Amino acid sequence: MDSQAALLLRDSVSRRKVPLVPADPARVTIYTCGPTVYRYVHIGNLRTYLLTDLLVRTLRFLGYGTYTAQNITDMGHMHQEQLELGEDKVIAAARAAGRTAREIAAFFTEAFFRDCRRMGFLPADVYPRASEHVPEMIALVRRLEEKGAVYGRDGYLYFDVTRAPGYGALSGAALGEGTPAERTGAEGQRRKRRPEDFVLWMPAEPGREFQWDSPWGRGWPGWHSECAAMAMAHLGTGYDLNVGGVDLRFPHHENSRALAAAATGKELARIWLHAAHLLVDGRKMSKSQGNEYTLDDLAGGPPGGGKGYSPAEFRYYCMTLHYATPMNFTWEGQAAASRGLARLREAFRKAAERATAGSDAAAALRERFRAALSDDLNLPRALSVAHDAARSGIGGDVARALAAEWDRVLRVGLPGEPGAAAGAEEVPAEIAALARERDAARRAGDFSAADSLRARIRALGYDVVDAGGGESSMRKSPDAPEGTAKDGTGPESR
RNA sequence: GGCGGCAUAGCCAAGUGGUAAGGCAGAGGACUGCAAAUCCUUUAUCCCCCGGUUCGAAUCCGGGUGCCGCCUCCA
Repeated sequence: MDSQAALLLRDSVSRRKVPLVPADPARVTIYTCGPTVYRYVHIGNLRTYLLTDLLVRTLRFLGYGTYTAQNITDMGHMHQEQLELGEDKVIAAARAAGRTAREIAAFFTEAFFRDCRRMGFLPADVYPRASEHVPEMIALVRRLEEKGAVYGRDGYLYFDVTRAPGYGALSGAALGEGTPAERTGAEGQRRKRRPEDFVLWMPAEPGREFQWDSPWGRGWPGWHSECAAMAMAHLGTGYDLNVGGVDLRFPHHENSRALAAAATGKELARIWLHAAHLLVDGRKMSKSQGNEYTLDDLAGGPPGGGKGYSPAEFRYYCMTLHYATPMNFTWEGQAAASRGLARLREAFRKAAERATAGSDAAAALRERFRAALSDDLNLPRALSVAHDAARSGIGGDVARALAAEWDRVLRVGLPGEPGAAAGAEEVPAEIAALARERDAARRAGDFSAADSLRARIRALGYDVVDAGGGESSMRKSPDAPEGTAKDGTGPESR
């Protein structure tokens, strides 16, 4: 493994590409801001989590080891959310059925894990639950108290941001401008010394399910101290990478960073990565606009009807853009990406069937692919190398080896394993019989009979393809609903 | 108002000083009963506009214009 091949990443603090220099190459440490589990994750969330997956897979591809933590915020403000989203059917249904917030969190945590598996994400090494880290959060606040960075009364504790060295470096926020993050209402604002200060602990209102005893009374922790405490609990300070969506840059990441800096005098993370947002038809996703898509919505196809798309197809779509480029999801764009992926798979499948060839060319292709990944995870470039490779004349074992190797990062079902070629699945006997019948009719010159048989086969979700030499073969129709088996991207063990 | 980002062919999108990757769509050809698939060829003298720096800029600097995000929960 060429260890001089440094991975360049764009850091949000220095605002430039910097080489990753991990303290321990065998254990690159990564923290990702995970979901608040009161609803299904949408494709925008998944795009951000995909950044972590591509990062981990690239690191492993380059020969590094990884240790990853992704938090689960399972003690959110259910009451407030319910008010804001009043019509949330699942929460409403759960409450109507007498379910607790804890049960809701458990349900959506499982749903989140399932979506991660469907997307082909490698599981994190640890998934810290906020509700299980309150002692750590309290300890962090006490530590901050000792440093004199905390003030407040009546059960409310606030963090004094002037006690955080380098506050504002991440977001560019300057003290005295803008308005702060605050989980409490306007009354809370009056308790604070300056707008940027934020709450560390709050008293529990009547009926709040999640609440804990603390030195400051019974209550619950502020948002920013959750992540800071969980990250430090599992990765310490100065871990290698922190990943999240751009919207978290301020105030959440700025404030998490400030807490760690004030408490320990150290940087929370060495490199901060931010994934740009995914818009739908040029607009931010929102429940009220009905464009907050999930993987199930993708599987169902466009609202007006049409082909549905698999998680692998969405994954490929995401990889046609750099992670820091805002992505505008459209059904047309998804269709174009799907077609590109289908052709890429087909090209590799054909290459694998040819005689082995092109081992010299493969070396250069490998280098181009590796260089693309190493340059700030440039997946669009990596995909262009894959397309070039599939049509470069390589064949046989050489083609299979490249597909298998690259699919460890791409994970879109490139046919790399011998015998795992796409399209090799069993065709039901009934359909095979229809195909033979059609073939006979066709050879006899009875084309109208042949065409009607083809229509029947298509209605059953398969398609018959006549190859050049008069041979015909079967495959699942591209317009058939996406099955779980088709992609050859079954769930990774977790 | 403050902060951050983006403007590249019909569409999506790489490219951060050396003369425009790749994908989708389109066009021509091969193959085909038809169709699909596949294969080959082809598609930006030019990178939002105006200045500047440079032997040389899509790439750097200054000034515009437009779009988006964050500053309230947000991936």
